[in-house]
Amino acid sequence: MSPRAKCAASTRDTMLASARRRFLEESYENVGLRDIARDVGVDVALVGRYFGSKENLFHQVLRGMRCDWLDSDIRAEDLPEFLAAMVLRKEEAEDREDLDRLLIILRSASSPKASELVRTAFREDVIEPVARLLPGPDAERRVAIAFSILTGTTVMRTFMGVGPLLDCCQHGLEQKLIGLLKEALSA
Amino acid sequence: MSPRAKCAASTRDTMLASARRRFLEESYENVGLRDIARDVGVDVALVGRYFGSKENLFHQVLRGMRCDWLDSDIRAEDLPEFLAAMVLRKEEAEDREDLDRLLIILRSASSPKASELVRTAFREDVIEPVARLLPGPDAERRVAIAFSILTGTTVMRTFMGVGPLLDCCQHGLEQKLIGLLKEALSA
DNA sequence: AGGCTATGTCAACGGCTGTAGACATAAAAA
DNA sequence: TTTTTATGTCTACAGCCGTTGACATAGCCT
Repeated sequence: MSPRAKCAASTRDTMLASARRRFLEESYENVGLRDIARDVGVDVALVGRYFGSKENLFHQVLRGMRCDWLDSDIRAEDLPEFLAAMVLRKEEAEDREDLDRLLIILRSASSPKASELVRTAFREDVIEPVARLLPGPDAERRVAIAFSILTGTTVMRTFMGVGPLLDCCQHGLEQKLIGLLKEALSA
Repeated sequence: MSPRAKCAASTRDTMLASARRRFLEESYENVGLRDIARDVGVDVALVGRYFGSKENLFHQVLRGMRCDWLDSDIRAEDLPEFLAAMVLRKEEAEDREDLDRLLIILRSASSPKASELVRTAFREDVIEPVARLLPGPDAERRVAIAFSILTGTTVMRTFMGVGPLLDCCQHGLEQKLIGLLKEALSA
């Protein structure tokens, strides 16, 4: 391997991690390359050098998160519980990136420069994989309806700060969500 | 009344209308005051003069749309049909501004400068009025869940461009939505 | 030691943004 | 007619943005 390559790859990864954290909390245009550079302790020009453009950096953030998701074999009838738990942030392990990716996607959903990337990422990495787990006709449509509920809940909780939905598992919110998802996924 | 007041109020209204149209299709920071000025055929400084700041302009856009909404007395059991029709854009009358306001709110939901305005507008003009129509305990929570479904559907259709949800009333999408809303609003 | 390459810095550009103050003009009032 | 007021324009200011090319430095290889 080439000299000093390890260090370069390391800072590149740190940039990616910082970008992921930033894009998680602000929309595409509200994240500045200078913010990311400051996080890493590096000049702005370097992030521009490693990832050719801001758009590509965002693309790499999305690409880097689409690996370990749904690879375990989940039975179709377990999907509602699984998806509800994901959205309500059960098991606060720091390596669960499923909800993070959904949040990044939603944050920048209406950013002209990012909307195209966001849409295909959502279709290819979220809708289609889940639809493949689902037997019966019209799988994509049913999954789309289910994710309407899931993204809606996420938007209400995270973006709109709607109080009554913030207490995670209390008041049987999770059970209600599971019930709705079952009806949504049914034919 | 003061001289030339009619003309000033007229251009001010034109600005508001243009701003509404712009905020409907772009998020808060992606709408430029110069765009609005160009729509009206006027200099940038004038929109700055009439509405002191961009933030206040956005505020006035939101305030101007919260009048004719739900003032007709809707029975609680008709709410699911009513809300589903609203989100799916039945009756394409141009004076139906309900969905427009929801779209503006959602577009700028994650814009730092606008998020506060957006959150209170959503709570005071959407959640609370509907909750007042609903008998029984925990009304706000049930309405919040119902609007999770509604905003989720809207996000999927409008922002994410999810194909299977775009054909409005076909495949019984509206019926499915109504069913989900009934379950969401039930105790 | 000397050269070379990977890694990173610095300065700056062009463009866009919201905002502010000085100025112009047309219409109403005196 | 002269004065005043409402309406709108012009210029410009800081500030941020992504992007670019030239330069510095530290470590490896020969």
